[in-house]
Amino acid sequence: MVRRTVQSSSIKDVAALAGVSIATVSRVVNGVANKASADTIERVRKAIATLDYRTTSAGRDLRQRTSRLVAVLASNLANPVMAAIAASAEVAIRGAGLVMVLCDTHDQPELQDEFLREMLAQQARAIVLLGAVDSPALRRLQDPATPVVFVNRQDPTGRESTFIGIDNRRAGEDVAAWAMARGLRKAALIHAPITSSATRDRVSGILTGFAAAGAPLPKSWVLSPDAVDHLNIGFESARRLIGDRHVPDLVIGTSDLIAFGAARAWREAGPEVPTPRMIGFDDSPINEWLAPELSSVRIPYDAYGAAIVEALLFPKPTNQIVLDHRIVERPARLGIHSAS
Amino acid sequence: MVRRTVQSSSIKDVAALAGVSIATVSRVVNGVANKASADTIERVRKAIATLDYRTTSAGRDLRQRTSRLVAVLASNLANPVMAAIAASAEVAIRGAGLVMVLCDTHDQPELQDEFLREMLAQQARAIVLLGAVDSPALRRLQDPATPVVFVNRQDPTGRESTFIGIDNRRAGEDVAAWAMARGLRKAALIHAPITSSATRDRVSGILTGFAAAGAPLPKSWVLSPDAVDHLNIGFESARRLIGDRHVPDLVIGTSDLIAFGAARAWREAGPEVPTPRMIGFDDSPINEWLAPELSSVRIPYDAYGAAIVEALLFPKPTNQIVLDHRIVERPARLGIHSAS
DNA sequence: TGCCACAAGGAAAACGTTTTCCCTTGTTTT
DNA sequence: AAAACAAGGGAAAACGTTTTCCTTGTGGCA
Repeated sequence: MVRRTVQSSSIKDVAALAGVSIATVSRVVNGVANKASADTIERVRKAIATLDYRTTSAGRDLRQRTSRLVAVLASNLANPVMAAIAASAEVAIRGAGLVMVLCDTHDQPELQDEFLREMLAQQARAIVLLGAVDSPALRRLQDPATPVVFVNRQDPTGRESTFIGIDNRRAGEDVAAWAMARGLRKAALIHAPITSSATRDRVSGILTGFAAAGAPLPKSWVLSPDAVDHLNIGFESARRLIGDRHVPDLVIGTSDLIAFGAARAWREAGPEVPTPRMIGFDDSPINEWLAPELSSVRIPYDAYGAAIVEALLFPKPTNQIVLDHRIVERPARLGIHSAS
Repeated sequence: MVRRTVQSSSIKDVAALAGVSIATVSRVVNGVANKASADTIERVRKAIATLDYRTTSAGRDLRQRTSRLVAVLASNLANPVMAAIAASAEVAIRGAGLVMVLCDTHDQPELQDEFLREMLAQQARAIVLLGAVDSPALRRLQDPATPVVFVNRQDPTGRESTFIGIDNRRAGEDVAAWAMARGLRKAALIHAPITSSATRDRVSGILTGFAAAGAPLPKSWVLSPDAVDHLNIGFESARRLIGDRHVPDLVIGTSDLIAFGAARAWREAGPEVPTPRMIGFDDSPINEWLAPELSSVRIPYDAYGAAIVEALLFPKPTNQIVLDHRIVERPARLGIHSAS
């Protein structure tokens, strides 16, 4: 076996160097009041600096029966918006003196369960589900000592859990209103499988909104094919729409990825096939750079981190944090719908 | 304080239920041979299942003086390629029975140091630097007990460390050869600040390659403006190129993000300004969907995870794992360079 | 003077593991 | 028949903290 030559220093070393007990060192480190004189604090501080001491988490965790780990279980890290939210969460979690552990569940219940169990064994301080899916371990999870926060999608087990996200139904209605205001009355909708509250609410809001405006979507223009991912859902749906006799003047995707996929289909169909306007959800950070013709419902991903930490540190019985969304409009391509 | 009502079970409970000592339970859990009869193993297994027992990491970590955490320090998670590599690493790390902790250093030495110190305190099993930057704590890091792997960028402290990535210099030369083969002899280069080995080698390979082919890049066409990020480096550089009297027939970005930014500048310049062909590095997973005109040097991000774990579990003295790259060619936009 | 409150700090227990010694009981080898 | 060995398993130490007691000294106050 490898012999450890560089042994990082422990609280004992600090205590010895400062000439105090380990209890005092611990108290100085943790800022316990009225337990050490200014002089002692100074000596301990110096010893810590000299030895480059840092509290070993295993010891602390064992004694306190909790760790500084916050588990973030994301449903799909390949989605730039998920990555952006994760990045935002990481900054906020770190700001609270905690450490983020990131996992990708790939929307699979088994993987989510495996992670949940592992994080419970790690005595994670809290669990953040960034797009949860229903699963056995999630249902068993009811220990009040480890707070759970659901982001984007509501708790799929139906319990009243803490939630952070936008009002998806309203966002759907807003898309309909936005379309009406622009005279886009012949809309097609491409959506992901309705397994999450987010998709369900978005679809519901969109359909309701268009119907209420007297422009209900035809059944054949509401598409949700089975496909490996959102990109391909969008791509395959668009291929069907392109083959259709009638042409929509707006294509709505319930995620930007779906819209990306649809855009590709029209691009590959060539310039002789007119491209409809498109709108997606999330407004991925790259849209601004790479998708100049895709409008999108922007979710404030930068604000998620703070909201998550807020919800974790100050848990409330029924906590529904609704963040604001807004539609970011990007123009249609010149020369197709507009006159140049 | 909150009273913990649901106390997860410990090894003692399992031992009691199975009628054995905790030592035996531990040995069964860890599969120590010749230390328990088949019958005993069976009883312990059953007790574990009944109590839904899982080893508490804090106890194990304390005793073994190491944790199951692998720290991955990424320089910029907003880059889809980083996210893809992180996702790949996560799968591989989990496959090795370890847990990934992901941090975003934003290329800042202070943040990297903070993370390094925190991860050392967590007794991380290993540290993966996904784009390292030089920093004091990194230089102090020489404990052979925690392996360090440098991904994409070589160890900036100049030591001979384990490295995983492509041969960037060769990739640069390949780009030059590719351009020559297509008659693209008037190339401009936009690159990030030369703070990493990756950028340095790419730039060096490109310049050498073009010079060797008798088509050296003019000084004014090698751009590297100060900007907040790669996207803006590309954007600002392209603005300058657009203002120039001469027009390059190829623009090379040392990252896809740079190319994205440049593409935006030409797009916003309008159709009357001819857009040059472009090539970037990394071949972000979204290119296929969103950047149909951007060629790119593809790095095999899916292969990184396995390589990282391999390097961590079987450390070798001088370990340079060179992965293969290849140029993914995407066509020029119809009607601009080609006849339609 | 006596009493109390409080600051300062030490000793020791406890947290949940793993692992090193031990011991016992067969079984095989000499 | 003795010696050697293997299998099976328990007792207890050790890992690095935090925190509960406990002790001591000192100043304030009746």
